[in-house]
Amino acid sequence: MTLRVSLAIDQPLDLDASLDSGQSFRWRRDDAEPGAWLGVLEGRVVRLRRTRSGVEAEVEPEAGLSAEEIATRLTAYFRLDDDLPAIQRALAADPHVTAGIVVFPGLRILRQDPWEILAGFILSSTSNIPRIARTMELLASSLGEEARLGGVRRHAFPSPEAVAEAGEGRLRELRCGFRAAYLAAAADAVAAGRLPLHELRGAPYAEAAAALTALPGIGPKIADCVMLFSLDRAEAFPVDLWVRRALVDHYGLDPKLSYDSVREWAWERFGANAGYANQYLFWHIRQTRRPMIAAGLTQPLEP
DNA sequence: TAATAACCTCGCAA
DNA sequence: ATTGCGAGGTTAT
Repeated sequence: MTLRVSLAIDQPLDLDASLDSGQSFRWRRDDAEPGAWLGVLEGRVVRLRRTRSGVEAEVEPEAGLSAEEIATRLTAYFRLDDDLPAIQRALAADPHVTAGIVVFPGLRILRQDPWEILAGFILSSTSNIPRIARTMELLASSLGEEARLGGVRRHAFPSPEAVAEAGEGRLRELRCGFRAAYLAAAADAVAAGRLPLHELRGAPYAEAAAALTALPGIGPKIADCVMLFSLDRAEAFPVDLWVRRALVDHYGLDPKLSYDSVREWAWERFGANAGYANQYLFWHIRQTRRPMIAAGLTQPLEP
């Protein structure tokens, strides 16, 4: 039997919108149970489902975690300590962000593993969500530890050490393309302690940004994604193609504006929770303009 | 400082 | 059918 842990919550939480909005690449819908999701957290396969009073996690009992420890991890992962309605009220002065909030009121920013997120967004360069997800799955099945939940078999995303060990050549074989060198370099830096990701959690924005962009292949956009989705920097405002389109369309922003200028503009307009505004703008325009991309996410996994 | 090309791969027709 | 283009960027020129 598997272990089921329920967590009562009084915060909005939409699993679909939170796990499938481009901030995470390794969650899959559970074909066997509508509404449920399967993922790998800290090397353990987890099934998540929304319940009337909150959220329920299902893991192998051999995982060796107490119910309390699991509840603590869920709270951290979904940032349930963030008062989302308060954040949404603070952003409500903006009609375009509000439009996103209205459609996805339970979309939360996740607090994910910094290394996995760093790797994922290195792979995102000139790519697209289905392909990033595919490549990460290939890396996991090739280099990661196997994990199970009942009959479900998945693999943990490989450690920095395992990716460093694989090296650029192997990473190219695993469909990373020109990003292979960047991923290998990042894995080296993390494994060797030159990039102390966990120490950067909660570090000042400028410090975290400088440490990340010091690595090859990591510019301001990828750094912002890592800071927003894994390093507790809710003010990070990743400006990708779609966010830029949204800003140009909705606010008449000059399309040629530099990255730094857009960031300043966002901080002035949205303040400390610019990252939440970003996510609502991003996912809303994305769902509106390119509904096909989301469908691509549910394709077959492992080779 | 600002523009432009190159970089792997792959799915779809902008 | 098949080719060409562009996809949640970054770097080098």
